[in-house]
Amino acid sequence: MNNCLDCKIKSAAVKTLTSDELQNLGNNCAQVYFKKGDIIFKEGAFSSNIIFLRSGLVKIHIAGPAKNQITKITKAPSFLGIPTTFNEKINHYSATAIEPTSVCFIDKDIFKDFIFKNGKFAYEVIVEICSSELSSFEKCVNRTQRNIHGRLANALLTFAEDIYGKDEFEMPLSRVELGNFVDTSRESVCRILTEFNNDKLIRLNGKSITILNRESLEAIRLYG
DNA sequence: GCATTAACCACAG
DNA sequence: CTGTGGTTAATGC
Repeated sequence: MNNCLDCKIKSAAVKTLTSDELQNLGNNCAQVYFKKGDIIFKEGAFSSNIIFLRSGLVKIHIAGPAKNQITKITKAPSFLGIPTTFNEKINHYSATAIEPTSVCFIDKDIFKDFIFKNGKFAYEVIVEICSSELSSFEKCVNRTQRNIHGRLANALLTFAEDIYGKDEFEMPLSRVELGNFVDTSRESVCRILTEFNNDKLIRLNGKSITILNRESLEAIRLYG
């Protein structure tokens, strides 16, 4: 069993729990490590857990009519699978680690119990779901109204700013995955990436990307 | 019409 | 898996 009482990586929701509740949580969760590429849960499979992403990076993806699509990239700390576990018997999407990742599997019933009995806990869960829904609205607009250059520039800036917090990072996605993420073909991703590189907007070296000209990328994100 | 854009295909590292 | 070049269909001017 886990010792959740002394865990340093608590979600905002879990921070509201009492010692008794934390004890209870520890008795009903399990900590697991995943390597890059490991599937954390799979679309179509039976689901009975809420998953807390303690550290690492995860892609959420859905099998569409034509191909697999990456819906979002989720960084720690956050809950995975709330929409797919609550009131659903099977997962409606998959989650795969794209970096070494540590998660806690939490029994769905205990999670529900906290929601019923602890209003602050429920509130923090709602806050997280709200911000997630907002970002999915934004992604919807981005996808529809930006051209490919804009979408890719947006993705690169998102990785640099929101995910890694620095201008130099290793792109955890392959070109194909990047295409699935920004809704384009892998060829276009390759082309535009080398274009950005040639124009000195980024330095590209395989998977390693450095943002060189943030202003221009931001302009491209806005105007394509 | 003509130009542009981006997907699809094919082939080579 | 990546990078490129050629071709093609759709769209805008």
